[in-house]
Amino acid sequence: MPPRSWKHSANWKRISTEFDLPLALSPTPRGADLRQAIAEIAYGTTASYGALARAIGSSPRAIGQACARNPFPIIVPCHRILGAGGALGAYSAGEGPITKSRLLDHERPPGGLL
DNA sequence: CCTACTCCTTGGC
DNA sequence: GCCAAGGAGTAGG
Repeated sequence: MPPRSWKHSANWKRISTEFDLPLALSPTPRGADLRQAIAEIAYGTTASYGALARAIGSSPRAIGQACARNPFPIIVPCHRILGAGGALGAYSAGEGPITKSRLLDHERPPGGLL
């Protein structure tokens, strides 16, 4: 957990793959579930829209919609969500799919065949 | 390859 | 407050 004051502790963690930030609640109820489900996706791994949809009892379209309208597209790892068959899909933040690809490549463990 | 289904968010009335 | 349209998908023909 982060210390009370971020200002005076740059050394809390050099590298953190988890966030527990007190983000403002999603404007939409489903959005909260979405973010929670997405947050379950571990660093370096990915999930498909369909899988997430099944996880929260929704539909792939809804996932995409909520993600696209996601207020925190980078905090919430929307980039770990791929389409069926590992298709890259789309991305609404940064440079779009390019950013998504970069993020995924960045998180991809070295030597791994993910 | 194109069509239909599904569900959520958003914008207009 | 309700109705209509759009969207980061998926399955079926």
